[in-house]
Amino acid sequence: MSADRGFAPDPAAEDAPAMSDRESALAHDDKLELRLWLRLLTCSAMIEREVRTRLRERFDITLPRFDLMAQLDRAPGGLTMGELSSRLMVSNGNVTGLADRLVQEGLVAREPEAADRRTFRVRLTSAGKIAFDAMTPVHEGWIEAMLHGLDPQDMASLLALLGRLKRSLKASSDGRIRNAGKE
Amino acid sequence: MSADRGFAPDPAAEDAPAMSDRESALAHDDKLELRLWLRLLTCSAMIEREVRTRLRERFDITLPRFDLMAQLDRAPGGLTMGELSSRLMVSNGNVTGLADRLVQEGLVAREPEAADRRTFRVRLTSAGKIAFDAMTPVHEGWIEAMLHGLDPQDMASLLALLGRLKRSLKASSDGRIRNAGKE
DNA sequence: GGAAATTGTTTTAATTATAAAATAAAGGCC
DNA sequence: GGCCTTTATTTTATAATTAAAACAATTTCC
Repeated sequence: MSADRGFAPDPAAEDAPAMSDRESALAHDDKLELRLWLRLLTCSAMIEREVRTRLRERFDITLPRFDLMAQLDRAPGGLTMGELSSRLMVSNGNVTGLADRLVQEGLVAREPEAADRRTFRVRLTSAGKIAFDAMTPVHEGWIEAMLHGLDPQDMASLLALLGRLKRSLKASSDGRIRNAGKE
Repeated sequence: MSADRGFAPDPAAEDAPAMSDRESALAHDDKLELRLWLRLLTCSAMIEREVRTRLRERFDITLPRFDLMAQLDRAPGGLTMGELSSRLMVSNGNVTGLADRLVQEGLVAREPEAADRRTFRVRLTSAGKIAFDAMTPVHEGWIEAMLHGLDPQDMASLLALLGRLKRSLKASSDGRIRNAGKE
């Protein structure tokens, strides 16, 4: 390496104007894994932020509520609280609170499960279905526009690489669980 | 398309055991952009969740506090509240609260800025620096382990593709700002 | 059948997060 | 200098989030 590269240029910037985020202050010799994680987080947060803002402005709904409804929309038979919690990757208590508020608003219904009285089955009400159907094409349009700078081949590669990453993460967390208490 | 593909197999699973997340219920004909966004979010959330849990178990610190300290650690001259807010991509009020608690714990110090009395410069105290130095190599080890299933070439490709995505997101949000109020 | 462990959910307390309004200091413009 | 706008931050109110404890129903094991 040449000695005159002592400062750290933003490696993502080819011609982009300044933007400061978590990556900004990384040293040029930081670990590839760390750079990757921070960039992933930045991308994810950028999309999330944008979607959150637009959902509020356009539909006066919060992202977590939309998210929960999206899961229910794709599950015709409804989902239990636990299924919602694991799909959304949030705590049980969080789902309880979100569902409570959506029930109050009449968008979602909780029905007791005949076979197992511990569980509730949650599903969209017809009002919820109507509301969600109005939002989903607009939401998809936002995502498409945000990803417009990627061509289909970029997207396919990215999807595949993220699939590998997901398996790596799963393997790592499975290993941790398997080893729990063995020290 | 053949008619017998009415159910949706998990496109990320090559041989992975069952895992349900936001992607699980996507129809096989859903937009590539949407699949990509949900997979990105899943990966991001998986890492975040793991790091959050381990930081608490191992160092009894929350992820947002660690995150804030990490930014300060890489900024020898300290950062203003606004810089922290934009780097971490969280609201101003959030940074105020986090900084308040870190100051109480003695990990971080706020100093008034001579040149501009509106701003505060926030930096790690020596106690904060010591605490962070103890955490950072362990934290890096966790990330490395989680990404161990990716070879260096995968990581390089992924970093580059996420760089493109980041530019796409930035372009899209710049466009929206430029068009604000022009309707 | 009954004790013990497991599972599904809610509750509780604290933290984190947002958006919007309020405050306050700087800077620009006559 | 004095007004207006912008910028930096805090405050307020509310929502989301977590971890841990509490609860309740189910399953397992004898």
